[in-house]
Amino acid sequence: MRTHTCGELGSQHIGQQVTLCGWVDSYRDHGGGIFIDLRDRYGKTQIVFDPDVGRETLELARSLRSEFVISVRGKVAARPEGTVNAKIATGAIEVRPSELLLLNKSQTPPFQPGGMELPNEDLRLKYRYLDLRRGEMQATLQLRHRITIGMRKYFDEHGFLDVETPMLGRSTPEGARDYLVPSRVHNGSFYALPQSPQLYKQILMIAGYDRYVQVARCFRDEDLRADRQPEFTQLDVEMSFVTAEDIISLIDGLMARLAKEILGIDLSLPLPRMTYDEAMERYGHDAPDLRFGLEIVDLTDIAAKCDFRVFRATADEGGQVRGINAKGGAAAYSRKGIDELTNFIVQDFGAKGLAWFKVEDGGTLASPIAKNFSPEILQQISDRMQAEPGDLLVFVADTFEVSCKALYGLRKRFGVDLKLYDPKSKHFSWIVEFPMFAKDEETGGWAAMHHPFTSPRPQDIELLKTDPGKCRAQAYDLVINGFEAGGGTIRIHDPGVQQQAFELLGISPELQRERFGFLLDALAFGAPPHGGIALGLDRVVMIFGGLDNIRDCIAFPKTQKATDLMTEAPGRVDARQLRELGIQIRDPAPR
RNA sequence: GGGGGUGUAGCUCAGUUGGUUAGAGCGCUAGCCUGUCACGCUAGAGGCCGAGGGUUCAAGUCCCUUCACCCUCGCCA
Repeated sequence: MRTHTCGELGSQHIGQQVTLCGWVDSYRDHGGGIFIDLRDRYGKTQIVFDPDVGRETLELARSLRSEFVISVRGKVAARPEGTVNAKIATGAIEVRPSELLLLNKSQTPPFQPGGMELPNEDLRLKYRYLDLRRGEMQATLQLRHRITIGMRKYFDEHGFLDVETPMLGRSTPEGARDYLVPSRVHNGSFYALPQSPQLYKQILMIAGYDRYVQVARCFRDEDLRADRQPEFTQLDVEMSFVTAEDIISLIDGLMARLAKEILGIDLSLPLPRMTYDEAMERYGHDAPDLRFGLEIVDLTDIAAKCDFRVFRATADEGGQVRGINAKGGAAAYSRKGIDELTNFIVQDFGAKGLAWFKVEDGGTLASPIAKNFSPEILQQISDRMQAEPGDLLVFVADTFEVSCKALYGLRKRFGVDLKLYDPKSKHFSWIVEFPMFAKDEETGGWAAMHHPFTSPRPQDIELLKTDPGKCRAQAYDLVINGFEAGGGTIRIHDPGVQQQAFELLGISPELQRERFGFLLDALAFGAPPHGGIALGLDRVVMIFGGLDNIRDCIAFPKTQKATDLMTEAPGRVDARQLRELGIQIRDPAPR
């Protein structure tokens, strides 16, 4: 139907007879001549109808409107002098058609894909096919394609085998809430959509497929965020006979390749690494944004000997007094602004309050609470924080956990508010040596930080018995710009260690059999040492594309309430469908 | 489930202390215009002010309830 696309014609095509197809991006009717920008996903080309084309064609051209689909056959011509448009790739030429075909009309669109104003996101989602015609969306999906292809190529070159795993599996107790699929054949039983292909890829290792890769769709029925969708895509990898080092350097290589090909950035390898403990100490989070400084400073020792009751009591009770020096931030935050920061950490992280000082010109620490401190203590605080005039010092006195959360939240805000980094820059790093277990707030028992098959570091195996909280895992997270872009572990292949892990997690032998029986069986038939990683493809695309939410890099994303505004999924189903499944809805929601 | 933000014309938004007939730009419709490319000019149509209730002589504006979308805590790797 077409000989060329709307993005490829240039001076070298002048004089050629071509046929283009596309959408009417805009039309400019000058009475005599009519100009049309014809758009497809490759670009835009100007079509010029002048009276020579004949009355009939001119009339048809005059009737064209936004988003009509047309085909034009004609000659590529150089634009007259002075009318070249340097802003578009095809701006040196135009097509002078001899023939115009109207392939399809369009209703007046609710918004113009070629327009400059971005409509509200709910409208974009409802008319996603119009939104996807926009250049930005097309560029993003193309970026996603290039990243996916780059990943597949890299792993193919490294001898990996792409193996597909089932979507209909069984529900597992750990981790996120499952999306369930009722079985018609087995009334009352349910499949679960995979949260990740975790167990299957381990089985593949046991089966001898020592290098596995898959671009895998995953499902988690949890609340959404700007960087979280209920269905998302992982680049899933697993290898046998490897150490954590092998996995990390493999992914280092992938990131270096992608950064070079996609962003034109040279990454120096190996990528920097930081332990989990260090990340929590210095940044209060296991996925810190390392594009800027503003590290957390511990003041607990000074607090213990000061007269300010809040500080001393916290220190005496085993809590922590830690702070951040928001460099040059004194002017950026008024009393009201600081009240907002306080409200933010109290509301969102359960902090009790925010102590703060502004550093005045002479170096004096000014604050409503300053009178509670002796000059010597104030000096010590100032020294410890490396305070300089114009700085804003903020402190949180609380448990280690709360101070981490609150200071992490504050640090992120300072980073944005004080413009401490170039938003286009990228910082890659690894966080390693995660704890094996974290205290479960509800049950008071231990919960797996990753999943129950994560292997402890060899030197920490004894700690499983003596001090599980100190036990560190062979786990590693890839962090880019403060986002967890991926994470993985070396798995347990020793049945004895696996039993200890299950016991600590309070998973009874019965439950083990019921949920993981097949994996435990498989592990008993010659399981090789193995481990792997999964990268969040959507997040990688989001970060590489400099986007601020994950929906913009997914063709058909869901809203925060996990609905699809275009298809209106999820929807009610027929009574007959429910009967077949043996399902009865107890309290049907209205509508 | 908690906190916050937004919702006014098809779209993006303005709308003062509650005040009489709710505006702009874009888009749309019609007409004019051969070199525009955010074309220009003229005229016109277009409003359940998210929905429901209340206060008031009077509500886009104040109060209550509710819905949708977004950010966030919890939740989730």
